[in-house]
Amino acid sequence: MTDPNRELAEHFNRRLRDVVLLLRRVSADQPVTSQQASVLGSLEGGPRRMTELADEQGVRLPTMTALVNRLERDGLAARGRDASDARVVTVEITPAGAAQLHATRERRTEALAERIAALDEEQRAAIAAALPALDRLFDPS
Amino acid sequence: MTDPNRELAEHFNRRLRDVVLLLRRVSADQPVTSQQASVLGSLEGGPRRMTELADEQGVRLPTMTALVNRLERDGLAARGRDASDARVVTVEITPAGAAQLHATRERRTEALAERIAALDEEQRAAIAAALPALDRLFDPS
DNA sequence: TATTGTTATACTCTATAACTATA
DNA sequence: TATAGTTATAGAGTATAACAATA
Repeated sequence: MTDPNRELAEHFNRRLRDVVLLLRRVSADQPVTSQQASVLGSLEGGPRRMTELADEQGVRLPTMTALVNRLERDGLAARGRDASDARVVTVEITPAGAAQLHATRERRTEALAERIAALDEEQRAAIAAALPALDRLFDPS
Repeated sequence: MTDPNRELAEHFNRRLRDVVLLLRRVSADQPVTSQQASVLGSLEGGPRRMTELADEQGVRLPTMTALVNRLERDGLAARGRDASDARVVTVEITPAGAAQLHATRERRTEALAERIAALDEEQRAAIAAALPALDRLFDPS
């Protein structure tokens, strides 16, 4: 007897591959990489420490150092210092970074909306109905 | 008035970010990168030409040359020649490559199945009901 | 001439190991 | 000693430009 959860997982897994390929095509000509856009997304809610950023992005600290170096070089983010602990480096998004994040997000949303518009009403409703479950399924915790 | 397709797209877009981060965490300790696994997936149905592989993966030809070089070096794929056109290079998966693909896929499916099992029945049903729509939404064409 | 693929080169993303500075 | 971060180094993934071989 087959585990229905497993079958669901297998089907979903196959679909995820197409999602990744689609996102790559959509983001190919953007001036920031998808990783840079993701870090900018983490900075959207306010300044973050290097350690927090690395944890959120699932990368090591030296990787985040390099990522923030490039964001800073390109004027998209800026380093700061924590008043209460001299070891801590904070990072915040610049206006240029926020503008770029918005543009990148807009581009991806456009591409998705276009594809959603090509579905029939029933399919759109099915996706809308599944979103709360997807929120929980991919909740980072 | 807000476009409902756009709102759906925005919501979905936010969720995709979490998906990407989850996949990274799950694949972090695998012996092949997610890109290598994706190329192996393209080879699963039989030999492919370099050009086909590059198109399917959304990368340029020189990038695919490098990817296949590494797969060949690691014994996961093998180059061949086309009988009717001497310019064409074919690539096929090796038994070791197929085994690795299976292991990587298994790992990701496990992680997904675990999370799906943590949902309630209603949420699982909502995701199952949305899968045909997702198939069409992300159909690469 | 056009197509198929590789080589040369450079940049981003990533990790581990070693280091500095502060707590 | 432990924590926060950077530097050094190496390898994967990516692109463009230039090249070789074949059609």
